[in-house]
Amino acid sequence: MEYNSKTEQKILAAASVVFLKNGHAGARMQEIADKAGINKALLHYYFRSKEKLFRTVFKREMLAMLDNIFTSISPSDNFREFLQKFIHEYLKNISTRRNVMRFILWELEKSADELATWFFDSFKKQGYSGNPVAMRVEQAIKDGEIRKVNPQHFVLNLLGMCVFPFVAAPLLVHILPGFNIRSKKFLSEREKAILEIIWEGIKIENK
Amino acid sequence: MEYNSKTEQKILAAASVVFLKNGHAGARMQEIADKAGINKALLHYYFRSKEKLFRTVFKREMLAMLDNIFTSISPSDNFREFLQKFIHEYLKNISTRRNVMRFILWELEKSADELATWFFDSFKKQGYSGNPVAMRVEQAIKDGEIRKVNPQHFVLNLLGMCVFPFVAAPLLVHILPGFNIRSKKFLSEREKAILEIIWEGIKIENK
DNA sequence: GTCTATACATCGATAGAC
DNA sequence: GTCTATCGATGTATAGAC
Repeated sequence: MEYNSKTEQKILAAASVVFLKNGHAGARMQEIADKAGINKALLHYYFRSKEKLFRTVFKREMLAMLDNIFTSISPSDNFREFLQKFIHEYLKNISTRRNVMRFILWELEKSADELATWFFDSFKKQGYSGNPVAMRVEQAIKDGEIRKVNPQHFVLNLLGMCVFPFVAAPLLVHILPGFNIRSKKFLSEREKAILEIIWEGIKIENK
Repeated sequence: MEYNSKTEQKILAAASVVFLKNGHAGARMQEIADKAGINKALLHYYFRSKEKLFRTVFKREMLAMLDNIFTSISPSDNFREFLQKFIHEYLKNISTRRNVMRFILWELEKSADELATWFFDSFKKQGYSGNPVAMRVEQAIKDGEIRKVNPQHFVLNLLGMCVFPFVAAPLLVHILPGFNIRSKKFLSEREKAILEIIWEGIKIENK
């Protein structure tokens, strides 16, 4: 029972790539072994079964994404700054890990319950009693910093506008002229577009 | 070579359900046969291979989704009415076919090129030279009906806010208190939320 | 057209040598 | 710990009777 051995790390790295691309059902243990530079038997020596390996990879990717979310939330004294930083960091994170989002949305169906517990564990560990973005919105409303909006729809709007361009990218690149998810220009334009439309909907006029 | 036989229809219906739930790799011909009330051999008699059956189902679902989009676009003399109707119809369509959106976003990766050609064929058949929503936005800007916004980001905002709640639903139901995608109340609230935030960002003040 | 039976390939998993 | 060889299950696809 050796932890974090070199081989184990190579397997996990390879498994992530293969699972993220093909999903649980589409992934092949042989491909993972090849990519890790070992053979199938060693895969089972370390992780017993495909299912166990998948669970490990899935949890790792989920916790990494949660980390991304929390590093995107930085304490700011005003709400607009909070919002701007969140959008900036969150877009940056998703843009470099597009396949992770695609993977999560697909595999969500089978294991949403388990996933939810990780979310709440993570929230609590960071000192939040619930969804930190929604809570920050409620606080800003209470402080009279922004208009009274529905926090639930606020979160749906924010996440939807951030996530969608990346998961639908393979099609959008054909439909929207000049659409290029990898360009710095798009990222900064997108950031500005989301911030502006959301701010326009919550700002208090004479302030 | 008989077209639209009773059996063929039963197979396609069953195949849609199974492919939409499990994707190409996860789907089993046996399950499709069972659900259609026939045996595996007959599946191959009608569709030669799993790949061919998948392609047929995929194309059918895509064209159905395109139909949904176009029925969501009705000619309206003012932009706000156009927008309201589109959001209403589009949300209604997605809400009853959540799994289709999930399926498309997942299978997009392998066949985005083919998918794009169907899009443009469909656009042209309906008399549009490009993305109809983006074109409608450009027209409204030219007419001075709305502010000068980037049509590309407009489309990303609109679709993102519409689609996201449904593809992420299995998780959101745990994270957002009271979140219920099936309720009439949520649908009408969501419709209002999207319309308002978008309208707030494009409306011309003194009008 | 529809069935049963089966071929053939592939996949996950294990045995056993080193 | 790592390998080769192989098992058993399952998946797609086909043969052939009716």
